[in-house]
Amino acid sequence: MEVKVRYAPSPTGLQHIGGVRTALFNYFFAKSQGGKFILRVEDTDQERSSEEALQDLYDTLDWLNIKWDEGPIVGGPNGPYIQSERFELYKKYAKQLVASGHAYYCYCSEERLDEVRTQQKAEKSSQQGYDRHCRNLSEEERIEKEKQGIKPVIRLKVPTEGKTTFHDVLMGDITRKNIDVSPDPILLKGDGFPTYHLANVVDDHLMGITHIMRAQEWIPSGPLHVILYEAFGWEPPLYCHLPMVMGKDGQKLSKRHGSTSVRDFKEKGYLPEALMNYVSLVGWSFDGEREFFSQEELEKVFDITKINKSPGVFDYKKLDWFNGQYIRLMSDEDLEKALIPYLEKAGFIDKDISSDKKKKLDELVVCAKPRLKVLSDIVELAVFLFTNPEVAAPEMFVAKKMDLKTSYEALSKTYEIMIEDLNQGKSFEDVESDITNLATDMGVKVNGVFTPLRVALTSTTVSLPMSDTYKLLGKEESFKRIEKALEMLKKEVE
RNA sequence: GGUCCCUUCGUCUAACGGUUAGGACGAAAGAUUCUCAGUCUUUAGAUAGGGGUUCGAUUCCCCUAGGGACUACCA
Repeated sequence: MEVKVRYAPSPTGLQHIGGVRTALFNYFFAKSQGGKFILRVEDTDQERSSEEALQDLYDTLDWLNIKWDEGPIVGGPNGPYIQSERFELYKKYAKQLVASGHAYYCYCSEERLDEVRTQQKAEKSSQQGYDRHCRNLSEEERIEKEKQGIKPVIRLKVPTEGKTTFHDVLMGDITRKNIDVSPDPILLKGDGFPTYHLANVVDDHLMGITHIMRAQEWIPSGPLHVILYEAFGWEPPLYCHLPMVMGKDGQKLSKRHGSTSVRDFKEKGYLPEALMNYVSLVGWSFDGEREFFSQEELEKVFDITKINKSPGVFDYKKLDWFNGQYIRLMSDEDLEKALIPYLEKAGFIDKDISSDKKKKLDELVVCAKPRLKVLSDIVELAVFLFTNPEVAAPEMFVAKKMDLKTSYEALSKTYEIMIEDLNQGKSFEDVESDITNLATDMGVKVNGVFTPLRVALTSTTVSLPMSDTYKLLGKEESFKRIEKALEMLKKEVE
């Protein structure tokens, strides 16, 4: 039997890490089994679904290079794949269940439902949820309600006795007493749209889904879905509930913990390959040793039985590390291309880059490559090159065990050395060793002479190595900055 | 409150019932005769607790504790 799985998000917000992890696991499982991966849009909540969220779903999967075999845009034999376009279908199936005695019309107002709920809560009743008020309405009562013009919902008649078991690939059998299953949940809402329960069962069946891989938060409704399958007389698919993705505090990952939307990660400059690789490792591992996998490899090597049962914390630091590794693997050309949008956004470069600037850029990329965790790091690293900010305070020139006077002295002597050496046609490497000697001569730490130079050239205490900085800036600009710095220091010393 | 699920270093995880309990991130230390990174080397760091079963439990069973999810005309 061909494996057929689906990712079925509801477009009610930006795609987040948890969702994408589910998508990835489904996708990898399908690929590894030579099966099909289906995308289905569950937009049955008309209030919360949005066009923007739908677009974000497409953008996200596109960015990650996840292609679906059937679904919106590409179509397929079981379409449409957007639930709002299947509107009539659910109505038909809901009514079928009413006709077969597995479901019933309910006329309860939301107000009454609220009342029931608050009362149950107040009494700490063991019975929480709908009180099945309309379950046994007589035909006369029903007609009376209809006459009043109340638009009913359709509820599933959940058995009040017995128990229901479903099988989970990872968890084994999970059994729940029927009395503990959600009491008669709504299948078809007042607006004629189905709830998740009805829509997903109907569609999974119609679309021939063989395995349902979804987050563990769905475990409690597993038995409910099986009851639905049985009511229809259908065979339920295999379940595989994926461990949750948590934040550092052990709670379900949310915005509190940092970025969670894939769009955010993209904008900060995470590479899709890195994100995919890392995300595939939360809740799954290959052998505990190997961690680097390309998409193609994951499509081959992914093994559903190696998925973990316990929830995993999303480690932003490890993602950073992965991303840095992937950046270092990029060619200089590719990296430069990836970096340009960030430099443009910062206002450092324009759309058309002069050949002069292009050369600078080429150099910059080489220097920056080992230092980047995310692409947007380039801005801070390059700010000295494209702007010339004021030094915030003269004290910045002063390294440990130095003072303003010695720092001034160090910088002016450094400047003299630079002028002389460079006039003699020496390389900057030679200049560096002479500066190092200067430190010895002055009886100070090497850092004591490099710090004033660093601050003079970059206005910051953290920067690229001085040789790179000098080469990037060029002789003229470098000298200009040193002179400016000397002026500032001189005032302080006098 | 009720139901269900989970439990190996701080984090992600590996370990046919037999290993000095392994790896990675993070942390700490050192090296790379300039900062920050990067790279390399090293160190610390875990089987939640208690009972069984067994010659032998991280591994199987039970209890306790802790954590989580669900409990909508949201998915």
